Amino acid sequence: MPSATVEDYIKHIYLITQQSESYNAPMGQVADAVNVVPGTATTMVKALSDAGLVEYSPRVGVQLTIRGRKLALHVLRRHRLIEQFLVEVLGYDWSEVHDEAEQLEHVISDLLLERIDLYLDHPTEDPHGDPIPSAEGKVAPEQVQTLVECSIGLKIFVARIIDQGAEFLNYVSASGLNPGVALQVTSRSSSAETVQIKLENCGTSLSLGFGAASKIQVRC
Amino acid sequence: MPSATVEDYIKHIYLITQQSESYNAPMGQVADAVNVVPGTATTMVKALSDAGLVEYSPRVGVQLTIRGRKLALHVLRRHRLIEQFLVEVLGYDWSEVHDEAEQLEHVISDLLLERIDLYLDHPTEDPHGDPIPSAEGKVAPEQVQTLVECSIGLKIFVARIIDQGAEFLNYVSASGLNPGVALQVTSRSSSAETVQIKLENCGTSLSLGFGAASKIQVRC
DNA sequence: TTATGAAATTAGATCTCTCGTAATTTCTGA
DNA sequence: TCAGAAATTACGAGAGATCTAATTTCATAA
Repeated sequence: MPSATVEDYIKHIYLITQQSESYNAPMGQVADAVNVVPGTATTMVKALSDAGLVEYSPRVGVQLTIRGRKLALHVLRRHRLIEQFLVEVLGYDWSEVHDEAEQLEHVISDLLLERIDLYLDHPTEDPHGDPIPSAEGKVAPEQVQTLVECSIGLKIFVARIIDQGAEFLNYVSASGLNPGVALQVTSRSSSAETVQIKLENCGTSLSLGFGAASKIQVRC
Repeated sequence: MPSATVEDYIKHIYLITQQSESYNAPMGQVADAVNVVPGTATTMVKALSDAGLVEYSPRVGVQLTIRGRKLALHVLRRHRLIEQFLVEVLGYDWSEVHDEAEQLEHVISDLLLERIDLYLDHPTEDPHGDPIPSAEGKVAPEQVQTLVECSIGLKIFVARIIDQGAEFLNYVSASGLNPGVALQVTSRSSSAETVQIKLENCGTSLSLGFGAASKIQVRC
């Protein structure tokens, strides 16, 4: 059974992979993601390669093998189902579930996982709007854009928040930008690098820098 | 933060301590409980002593310090609340929750613990009938006897099953001796070392050896 | 083309935990 | 008093992760 550390590496490699279209995770990003020095990441990734979980190309990066991908999706399934459960059942705020899930995802048995899945009636998204992989390792493909790219004036919905840092999540949560919330981009200035948005229900207007805006994904 | 191993040692020392009236846990029992060789237990207990969790008297045994006892009760609270939650909410059978709780008890945050407590409306007993310590570290004192000692003919209730081994739990569960079930001891033979009991609701009669009977605690 | 700096890799070491083996000591009860 | 059981010591091992620091590789700007 993979250690929590291994699961974390694999999970982050998957997540990085998802963002770049090349299915390749550069070593630098891996090291950053798991919060270790580059040398450590190299060592570890080699071990993962020996274990058959990744394919490692020196100076290029890592890709997950079939087995690695399967593991990543399993970890992600655990993480996201747990988050959803904590919010739905135990009244967690969606911005505070991440750390708890981070721990539990490495401990929960398959039995418990499926009981939770059943209890929640097979949800397809977690509280952040991230898709929950199925037990068979399928993920619903999603078509989302960030606030930086999407059309102006269109009615859109918050799909997910990419940055899972507590500070950012708190800000986003306090601003009412919770997943599922309807809004529209009223204007965008590429020279000032800001995006103006207006929330549908409460009518609040906000201004976000491109940095922050690119971390908020939306769908139509 | 104590490691899972440390928590296990402390928990078992507490449990052993509870059974013998002298508040002392002999090293041999400790080693058995955590499933290590005697020498290992000695080493570990010394470390626990350095950490201020136990008081260690060579060739006599260990006692918990105030801090140790507090930790033990905290672990037990986690364990038992988790068990109760799994049974009450997620439909686990009471005989199959132990292993899952064994893992989770070392990972769950205080926040989650209290949310679970709230959700269950502050239960005082877990599915095995074991008392759940309060958040402040108080345990409800219970007066229980085993099937070997209690009066004959009296209406009694299963309070708890001491042996947490899967096999015994399965047998007990299959026989309908779940905690809370009403029954009476119809007769007892000390020469044959057996106890005859009759279940209240279904009327079933059973015969148990003293060994098994002493592992089933009851209350009036 | 070549030098330079960034990024990645290597080599080597460390550190924490936990456990086991095997020899030795201590205690208890016949 | 002495044998045997129980506990303790001394030592070593090794899994798992990580770091430091030196070195290599590669892309790119001069």
